[in-house]
Parts: sequence; C-alpha cells; structure tokens
Amino acid sequence: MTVRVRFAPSPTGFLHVGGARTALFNWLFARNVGGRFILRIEDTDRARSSDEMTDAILDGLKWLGIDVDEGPFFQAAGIERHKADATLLFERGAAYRCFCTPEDLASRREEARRTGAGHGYDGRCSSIDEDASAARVESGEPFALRVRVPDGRTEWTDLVHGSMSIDNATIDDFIILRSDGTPVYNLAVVSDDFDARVTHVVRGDDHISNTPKQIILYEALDRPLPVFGHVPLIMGPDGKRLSKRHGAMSVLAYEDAGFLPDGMMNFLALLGWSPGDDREVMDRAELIEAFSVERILKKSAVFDLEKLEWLNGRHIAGAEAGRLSPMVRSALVEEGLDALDETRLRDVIDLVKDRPRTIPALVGQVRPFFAGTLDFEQAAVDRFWKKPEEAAQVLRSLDQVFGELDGPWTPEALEAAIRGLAERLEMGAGRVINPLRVALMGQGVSPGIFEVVELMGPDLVAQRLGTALGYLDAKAAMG
RNA sequence: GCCCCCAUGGUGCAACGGCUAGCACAUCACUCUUUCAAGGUGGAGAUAGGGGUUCGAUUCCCCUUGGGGGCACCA
Repeated sequence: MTVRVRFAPSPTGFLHVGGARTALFNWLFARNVGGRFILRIEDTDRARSSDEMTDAILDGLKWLGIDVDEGPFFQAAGIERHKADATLLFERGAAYRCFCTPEDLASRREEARRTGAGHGYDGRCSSIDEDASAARVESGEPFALRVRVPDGRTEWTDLVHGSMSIDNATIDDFIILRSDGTPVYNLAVVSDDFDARVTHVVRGDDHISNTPKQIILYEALDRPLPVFGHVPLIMGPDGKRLSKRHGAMSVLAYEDAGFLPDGMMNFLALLGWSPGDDREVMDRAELIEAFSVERILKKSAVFDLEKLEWLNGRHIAGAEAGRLSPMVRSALVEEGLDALDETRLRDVIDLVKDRPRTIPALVGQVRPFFAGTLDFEQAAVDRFWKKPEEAAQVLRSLDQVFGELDGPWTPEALEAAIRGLAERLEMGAGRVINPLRVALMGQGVSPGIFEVVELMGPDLVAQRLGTALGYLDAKAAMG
C-alpha cells in the first residue's frame, strides 16, 4: 500500500515556519518512501478564510520547493459528504441532537470557570429521548449534532510519540454539525482523510488532543484508522510560542531577507530531526534520502536564526553561480546597475560566495565589481584608513605599480608586485593590502585581494583608486 | 481548574542499558600575520532534582519541578 500523506493548513494565515516544517516532514516522508503528498486547504471557516491566504500558502510551498502530488483540494467543497457522514453517525446512534444554544453554553462555561469546575459540556441533551427530540425538531427548534463519546479509553501508537492513551471520560461530547447544518473541523477532517485515502496523518503536537476525538469518529463510522504522528512544535528563542518577531511570519519573509529555499529547508528539517550521524549541511536530495519518521524527536525545538544564517551561508557557498546570479542580478538591477554580463557576473559570484550568509550580503560583495561608484564603509575606513595621508600614499604607489606591470594580471604577478611594494615601503604586506581592499571593495571583507584585483581588471582598479584618493585627500584636508 | 505531551551545554542534534557523554551554531582564545562574515587549532559549557530496577543508567519505571499543547456551534 502506498503511503499517502497530507498537509492541511487553514487559509487564515500565511505559511509560517511551523506550518512549513510540518509540510516539509510530510513531504520528505512521502518522497523518501515513494508516497503521495496531498494538499488540502481547510477553508470551512469561511469568515476567517481568504483566497489571498490560500495563494500565500501555495507560494510559500512553491518557494521552498515542496511540490504537491494531489490537490490543492478545498475542504469546503466536501461539505455535503461531511453532512452525510454526520447523518450516518446520527442514524447509528453515535451522535445526538443538542438543543443548547451557543449563548447557554457560553454562560455555563463562564459559570464553570468561576466556580473552578470543569469547562466541558455536561451532556444534558444526551438523554433526551427520541420522541421528545423529534418533537422539538418538528416545532422548529434549532439543534446541533454531538458525538456520544463512548466509555473506556482511546489509545493509539503514535509515529513519533509511541503509545498514547487517554481516558474517554475526559473528552466531552463534541459537536460535529452546527445548528446551521455546517460540519465542524474534527468531522470534516475524518471525512476528508478517509475520502483521500490518507494513510498517515502527520501534523503538529497541537493536534494531539484532536486525535482521540477523530479516532472515536473513525470507529463510530467503522472506517480503518490512518497512522497518526505528531511532530513537536517550534518555539521562539525565549522558549515561548513563536512570535512574529521570530518565525511566526510567512516563510516568504525569509526569501525577502535573502535566504535560499534549500538553506531554509535544510534548517527546518534539522528542527526536530537529524539523519542520525553528524551531517548538517544537506541538499534536498540528501534530505529525502536520509529522512525517516522514526528519527523525528519528541521534544519541541527552538528557532535559532543564527544557525539558519550559518546554514544559509553554507548553501550559498555550495551553490552554482548560475543559481545565484538571477537573485544577485535583480538586486543590482534594482539599484540601477543594468546590462550585467552573465559570464562575468558568475565569475564574480564564484569568487566571493564563500563568505556571505545571505543574498544581500552576497550582493554587497558582488556590487564593487560592477558599481560605478562605491560607498566606503565607515568601520573599514576607521580601521584601515586611519591615517589618510599614509593610506593615500600607499594607494598612489599601488596605482603606479599597477601601471608599470607588464604582462597579464595574474594573481601571482599581482602578489609579487604588491608584496614588492610593501618591501620597498618597509611595511608589512597587510598595511598595503588592507587599504587597497577598502579602496576596491569599500568594505573590510573580501576574498583574497590578488584575485579581487585580477578580476576587477586595470580599468576598474584605476578608477577605484582614483575615487579612493579623492576621498582620502578630502579627508586629509579636513584634518 | 481538568486532560495530554515533553525534558542532554545558551541553541540545534548524537550516544544497541556498557569506552573519558560526541558533532554543529553561538561564545572565548590562538592561528592563517591578507581582511572576515571564509579556513584551521584549542578552551569553557549539558544528561533538571529525587527515588527505584540493574553488575552498570543519558537510556527503563515512579514522584517532584520546569516547559509546552489542548479543553469552542475556530481550524
């Protein structure tokens, strides 16, 4: 039997980190075992659902590269089937009519809260006999349908938690059909999962308490149970629920912040799961290959942005320049740097991609190779151009040395020239190289300087030196 | 209040009931004297507490504590 899993978000919000991780685990599971990944949008709460949010969820999955085999299906489309199942439950005596009004229920709940009693439904309508019940329907009294929770215990073997058990006495008779005839979540889920022939229900820990209710429904409906698995939730750095400040925003916000989908996926996969060895940097093929539900942890994990950044940096460093170039290009185009030569762009990316952890940081390293003018980073200026006169002198000498270079600009030739100059000036190579780096890159970080000079080429280097000298002379004049 | 789940350094993960509790992020040193956001080396840092079971518990059981989730005519 092929594994069929589903991701079933409600379109009342975007795809946040937690949802994305749940989707990812389902997807990795399906891909690992050659199963099917189904997407179902749970839009039965019409008031809170919107098409925009549905699109946002779809976009989020697409960005991450989580492709859907079946769907998206919409829960609201199955409403007639849900009602039929509710009717079936009623006819079998597994559900009964409840004539309590929402207002009554709310005030009784409030009363219970005050007196410290249990919050649950007291089951008062469960004992209304059939004739009386029918008569009240006849008189036009509205009613909801409640499940008659049987005595005993409900138990299941959870894919991640192992054996789980709860006393049914602690479960209230819950509503499956509202008085307006619309189905409620737990019924709709059971009905849909059965209909879609879902074999494994893998969802967040926050659904643990729904599972026994759904199992009760499956059994009352006399339908085979899927396997349930509850994955731990993701917490914020404070150990509390993930807040907007951290990860409760759309995963697409991470795209905007310059993260790679592969980096994000890798990071999410490592939250509550590991391949069992010390591997951490993995591409999607490796994740799929290594994934197993058995290795999902039971404890919740904290979202660590710094680790995400590090991991993303590793993915940038490992990515082919051709995959990075569209992102870098569009960022540069936005700054007005048009018509960049693709081959050259890729050469630059390959040179600089080791260090940056995000796309903006990568762009910051690429920019100096294309920009007409450059801003000099204050921190770099303070550190390496501390004495403007000396820095200017060094740069002038460098300009001259470069001009006198005959033969091609190879890293070796450049190194010899630059180190030679340092020797003649009787200063350490760093005192020449660092001011040069600031002049060329505008910042204190770059790849090896000889490669930078080589790739920039004589024209741009001369131009940069000129700009830097102008800056330094002005700075010197100001004292 | 009731029910359920969880517990290895600050964080993410390892450790058939059996070496000195391992790796990574972060952090601190040092190093590469060409910068660091890259590389390398090293340091500090954890089995929540208490009881059992066992020759032996991070691992199995119980209690306590702590954290999380749930308890709607929301999903």
